Amino acid sequence: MGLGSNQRTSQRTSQRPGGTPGNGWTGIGELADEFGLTPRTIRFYEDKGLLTPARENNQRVYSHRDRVRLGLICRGKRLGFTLTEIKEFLKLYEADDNRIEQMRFLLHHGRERIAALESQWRDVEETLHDLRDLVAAAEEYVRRVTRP
Amino acid sequence: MGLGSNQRTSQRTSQRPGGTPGNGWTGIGELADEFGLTPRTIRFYEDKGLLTPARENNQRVYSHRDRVRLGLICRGKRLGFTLTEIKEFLKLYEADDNRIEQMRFLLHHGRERIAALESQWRDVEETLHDLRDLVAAAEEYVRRVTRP
DNA sequence: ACCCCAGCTTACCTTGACGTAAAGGGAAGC
DNA sequence: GCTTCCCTTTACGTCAAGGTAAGCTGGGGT
Ligand SMILES: [Zn+2]
Ligand SMILES: [Zn+2]
Ligand SMILES: [Zn+2]
Ligand SMILES: [Zn+2]
Repeated sequence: MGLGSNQRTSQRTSQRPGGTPGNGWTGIGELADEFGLTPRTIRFYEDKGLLTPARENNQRVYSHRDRVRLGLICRGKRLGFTLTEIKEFLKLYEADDNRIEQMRFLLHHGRERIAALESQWRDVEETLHDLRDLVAAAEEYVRRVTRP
Repeated sequence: MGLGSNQRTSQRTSQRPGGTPGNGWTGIGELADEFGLTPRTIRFYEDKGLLTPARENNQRVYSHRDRVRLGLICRGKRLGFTLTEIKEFLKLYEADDNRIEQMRFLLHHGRERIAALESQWRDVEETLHDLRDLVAAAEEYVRRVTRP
């Protein structure tokens, strides 16, 4: 729905996807390059149930939809969500009519994450302060000792 | 040198250290309480070579020196150093005449750490921004949908 | 005598996100 | 026909900082 049904009855005889882009699907290597990931990572996401690409001759074949999902995964990771959380989010993303649930989920875990980050922010601030003091003291010491 | 030689010929017949404080040494439980750690953690630090307490009747006995070291460990951890780095630092701390080396080490890794924290700071800032935008949008969406 | 508590050692488990190796298959290019 | 490249699967290893469990010891109190 809205993403277009996968019209790829593949005139391609080739085993290796990835050579001819623009068909709406992709091989794992190409996808990895595109997102700056390793193929291993993408397989790992599949293991964890975040992706379910089709197979063609036992090779993974990624549709446009899969690529969108991978984009969401990457964004989730950039925002510091765990793969488990991302998986739940994607589950909601499955059905288009679950937008509200999706948004609620986003709200809940987003706020959660914001709180954690704000706490982390304060931690980093304090640690930086202490560390700067410490390094300044060390600088002072070294200066005093090396130039008597 | 400078920390006082361990004058604890122990009139105590007791096997269990920790009962009588003020002798300059301590049992593991007492020490754990004092620093807010578990005994397991302290043994772990010993495993990693950060502490080398004496034994008395097969029980760990912590001198004043050990307690100082543990204090340094905790501070290092608060500042986000890894145990390996802390261990190196403590190695320099061993010899009193290595103060300068110690300070240089502190300078080097301190600056390293500061740079990492500053980067982390920016990351957190950006993530917070994006996340707030995202949550705001979700709020907006939910508002629009639930109140038609 | 018995139980409880604290400590000891050794060894495996945990969490997250992959890396690495092994062993093989199919296709493309020379 | 050979090499090279990419792909597949399964399985085990990694890192940090401990947690948890098992099985033993030894003292104190009742
Ligand atoms: Zn959450
Ligand atoms: Zn200050
Ligand atoms: Zn360092
Ligand atoms: Zn913005």
